[in-house]
Amino acid sequence: MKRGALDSFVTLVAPKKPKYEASADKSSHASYPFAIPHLPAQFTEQLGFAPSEEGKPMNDQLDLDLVYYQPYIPSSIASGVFDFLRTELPFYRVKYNITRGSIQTQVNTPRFTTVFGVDETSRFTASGALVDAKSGRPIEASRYKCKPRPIPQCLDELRKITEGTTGETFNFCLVNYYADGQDSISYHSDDERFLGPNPAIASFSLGAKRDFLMKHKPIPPKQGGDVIQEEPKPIKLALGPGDMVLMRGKTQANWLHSIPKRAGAEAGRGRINITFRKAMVKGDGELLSV
DNA sequence: AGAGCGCCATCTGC
DNA sequence: TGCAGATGGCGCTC
Repeated sequence: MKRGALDSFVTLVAPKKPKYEASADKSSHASYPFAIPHLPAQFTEQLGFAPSEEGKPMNDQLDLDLVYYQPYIPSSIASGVFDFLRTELPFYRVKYNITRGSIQTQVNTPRFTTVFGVDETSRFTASGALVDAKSGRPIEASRYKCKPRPIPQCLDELRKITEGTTGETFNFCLVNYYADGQDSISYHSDDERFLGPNPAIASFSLGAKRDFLMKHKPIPPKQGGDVIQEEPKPIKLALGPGDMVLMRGKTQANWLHSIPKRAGAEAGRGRINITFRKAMVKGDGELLSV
């Protein structure tokens, strides 16, 4: 076989993925299992052009208040940022025990997770110590079940840009990795005890396209009346790489969302979901989800 | 809250 | 239009 023919064959079958150039700088903290590289400079530069598309308001249904950026992260770097985060973030599978009757069962959540940030009552000093937000006094270790850890630089770059375009502020970052179509999260709302009323949550998608389903919470029948209020129609957003959905206002209080399992090859590439929120009071840490 | 299962409505390709 | 396999939603149980 001729040299040229082989080259073009290889190129066709295995196109070079946009690789990232690792930064020498890293975020380190006692609560990290290992240092997390800073966002490669090429990505930081390109984030300067975000959002790629203007956000589209979706507020034409009862209690719904979304802004959909399709995409937000420039498509030139979406794949590279996915590879970077999947490789460099300390993901783990949350496991917990439940008791049903007298039977103990271990539940493995069907997704990988990693969490950064701390609620408004606390903050990190420049040297990484956790202190009370008001007094500046050190926080006793017993205050938090899980040791809070600061948002690493690579995610903080995205957080700052997101704050700029949304006008919201965020102090907390939850990242989920759905490794394949079998990974999922069932219907839920984000915890308002932890986030306060009418919380704003910015949710980014990278990697495989996955369906994001939303449905209104059941409307309790009016007491004494026989009028059945009509439920808003369920929503399906096919979230692609770089997309961002801002959920705000009455959305959390009144809508549920999920990422259902999916058959087929597309989901098999894996999807990363980054969410920024503002945590108002200390939370349990493991209750949170997308 | 998740997995596995059965049931069934919908979609898609022929 | 009809059919069959694939897909996905939902309810149930553990």
